Formats: sequence, structure tokens, C-alpha cells
Amino acid sequence: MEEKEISPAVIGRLPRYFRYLGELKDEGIERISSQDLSELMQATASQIRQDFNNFGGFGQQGYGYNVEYLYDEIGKILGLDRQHRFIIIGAGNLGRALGNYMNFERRGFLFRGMFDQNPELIGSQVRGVKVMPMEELETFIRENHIDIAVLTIPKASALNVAKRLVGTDIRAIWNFAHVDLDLPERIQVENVHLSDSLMKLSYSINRYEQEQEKTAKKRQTGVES
Amino acid sequence: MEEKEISPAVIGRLPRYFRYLGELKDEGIERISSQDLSELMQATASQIRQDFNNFGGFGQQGYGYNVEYLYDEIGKILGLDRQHRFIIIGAGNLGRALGNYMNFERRGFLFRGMFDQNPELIGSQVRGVKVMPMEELETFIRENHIDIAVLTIPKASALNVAKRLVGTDIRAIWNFAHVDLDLPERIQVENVHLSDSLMKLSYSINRYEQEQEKTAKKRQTGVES
DNA sequence: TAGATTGTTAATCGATTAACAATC
DNA sequence: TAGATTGTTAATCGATTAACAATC
Repeated sequence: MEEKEISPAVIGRLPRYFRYLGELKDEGIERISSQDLSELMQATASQIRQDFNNFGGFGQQGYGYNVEYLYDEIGKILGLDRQHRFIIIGAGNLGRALGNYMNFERRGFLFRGMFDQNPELIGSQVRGVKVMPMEELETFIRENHIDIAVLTIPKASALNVAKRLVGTDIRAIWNFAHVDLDLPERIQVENVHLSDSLMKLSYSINRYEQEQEKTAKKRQTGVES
Repeated sequence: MEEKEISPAVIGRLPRYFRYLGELKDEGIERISSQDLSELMQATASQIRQDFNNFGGFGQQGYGYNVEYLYDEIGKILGLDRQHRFIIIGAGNLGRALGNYMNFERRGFLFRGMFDQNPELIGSQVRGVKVMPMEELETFIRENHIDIAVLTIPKASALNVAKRLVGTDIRAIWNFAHVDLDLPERIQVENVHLSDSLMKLSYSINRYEQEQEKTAKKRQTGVES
């Protein structure tokens, strides 16, 4: 019996479904049809039904989908019914910002430790969590059953730290450093390359402008009405 | 003459090409073939050539691609040969982290102002840039020719602020708030939904674990060797 | 010229949309 | 039962890979 592998495109949409369903739930809405959800989310009803059916039938003919049930199921698929303990490596501005972000806690992500190589930062606290020296990394991970390491350090150190993490029982790295990490299969990675995102924005600005110019020129020369 | 629209998949890969080419350039490497680049970047040579050819011939048969030329050209496509003035709305941890990030400056993104509704933060500084009250937003944007607004504020306020921004000459919003903004065509958006990213990571952890369990069970029951 | 490697066309693969029978 | 809406198959569209002729 071949297990159907879920496509990355579908996975990528799950958090957004989760968010919209959470909002509907909070509004006290009990059921929703793929049609109505598609209008809300600016997607096709067809895609929504296909997506959900990757995981088995969540709906009911003639009725639609039960919001709360669907919300819970997608939460489970995303692993949000479990707890994940994470540490942040790099106590700079970004690391601190992420450590302070309370919403992760709500989804079962527990902030357990922070590390930095800068001696001046050692001992300082972020939301009650102490910054520890890099020497204690491996021991802390082992003793506290850490699942996820968040990397908010520069490129250069990121590769070294990643190498050290490979020697631990860590399961995943949330990588904010601007490098591609080369990790064994058992360690999951999710990259957040902020400057890539900013460059895409820059591209869009550029393209829009050029289109405008082109349209303006065409109008002038009368090539098109 | 129909202009070929560049696919989002290609655009999404440009920043990564740009990064690798920058590194090659820094290492003093002059030319590279699609084959070598494909090994470095873990992509197919075919995809690389297809991608580059969306923008016209950057290479030369029998030689490959000139690293510096290609780097510059991709930079231009991404609009990195221009300057963009940006402001950050929301002087919390994340806003401050982004304001402090020097690398954006290197790519032509100039940090010009910061805004917050919290009176206690007004007047404080991030890298020499003052935090201003929200009332001054529109005037500041106009007088300083701001191109990009970075939104590092909570959901609720994000929708209101976005509405105000629509009334200005801003060209783009880099949105870190966890909502989908509904904006006119002329304002480009790029969303960074950090919790979505974390959920995807959680999904990967989950899936990998379940695969492991399945494999273990199969081995036990002898269904497969 | 011979070898290398692009640019580009054709083939394949995957993802999205459309259509409709199944069923609540 | 009739109406609504899913689940699913088929059709279309888009993106990736393979192949090879063009050319440096």
C-alpha cells in the first residue's frame, strides 16, 4: 500500500488554512463550504477540496466542512497538538525579538534557552530565559530534550553551529542565517531568508514601474488605444 | 510583441542565484558553467539555463557564464541597482531588529524612519533613526519620498495602518503582521509570516517521525525487509 | 578545427482547475 | 425527496527536465 506523499505546495498552504479557520472559529462560525472559504481566501473551491482530500474526507456532502473539526485536524497535521521545546542561538536583536514573541507559545512552541558567544550577553534574560555561553549548548540540549534550534547568528558562525547541532538529538533547525545548511535527513530545516524576501519585493516594485512606463509610452505613440 | 511574463517560481530563485554568484565573485572566480553552478546549488543545469534565459542570453557557448556580469545583471533585474527608502512601522523587538540590520543598507535599502503609537517609545533611536508618533506618518512619507513601509505591528493595527498607507505614495509593503492585506495593484506586498514558517517546520518534524515509526513497524512485522 | 557549453525545443512531470457523479 | 455540496476523475495549465542543434 503506497502512501501518497503530500506535495510541498499543499503543505505550504496549510498554515494559511489554519489561520483562516481559527478566525472563523473565533467568530463562532460552525460550518463553511469550499465555495465560501474560497471567496474568503481568494482561492478556487476546487483547490480547497483537493487540498483537504489529501488527508481524507473532512467534509460532508450537502453540508460543507465543520469549522472547528477542520481547524483541529489541520492543527494535528501540522503537529500543533504536540509540544516543541526550542532554543535560540544568537541573542542579538532578531533572537530577542523571536524570544519575546508570545504567540509561538500558544501553538505549543516552548522557549527554553538562549545562547550567545558574546560574554557580555551571558546571564542577561529574555522573558525569564537566561542567555548561556556556547560551551553549554550540547549539554543543555540533551538535558532539556530540545527539539528545535533557532539560528539567529551570522552566516559564518551558522555553518559551525549547524555542524555542532548535527552531533545532538535536535530534530529541526529554524534558520535565519543567510546560508544554506547541509544537514542529515533526520534534521528538518526551514529557512527564513529575510533579504531574499526583501529582494523579491524590490523586484515587484521594479517590474510594476517598468510596466507603467511601457503603458505610458504605448499610449503616447498610439500603438494601442 | 507580447512581453513574456516571468513566472513566480523563477523570481523566487533569483535572490538565491544572486547570493551564490556574490560568493563566487568574492572568491575571485571569473566564470562558471551551468553544470558547475548546478552542483553547487543543488539544482539541475537545465533549470539554471532556463531561468537565465528568461532574461536573454547571459552566457556564451563553450565558455559558460561570466560571474561578475551575471551577478550584476541579476542585481539589476531585482532592482538592487537603485535605492529604496524605507520606514519601519512598529518599534517593538522585531522592528528594532530589522532597523539594526545593516546588510539591507548594502543592497540599497535606506532606513529613514520609524513609527510607533506607544508614546514611551517616541524619541528613542535605532541606529540614529528616531521613532516618531503615528500622526506624522503621512507627512513624513511625502516629504522623504519613502518607497517601502515595513509593518512590524500586530494584526489588528496592521489593517488600519495599511489603509492609511493606501492614501500615500508608498510603493510597497513588507508585511510581518499575520494578516493578508488587501491593497491596490500599485502597492506591492511581500508577506513574511513567521508563524507559518514555524508551522511548516513542525509539520516536517511530525512527518519524519511518522515515517520512522512506519518503517520500524514494517521491519518488525516483516512486511518488507 | 575540436571541445565545451549555451540557448532552445520537445518530453515529462506536477499542480491547478473544471466537471460531475456520489451522497448527505 | 430535492437541493446542496463534497469527493474524485478528467482536462488543462505551468514548471521542470531532457535532449540536441547552434555556436563560441
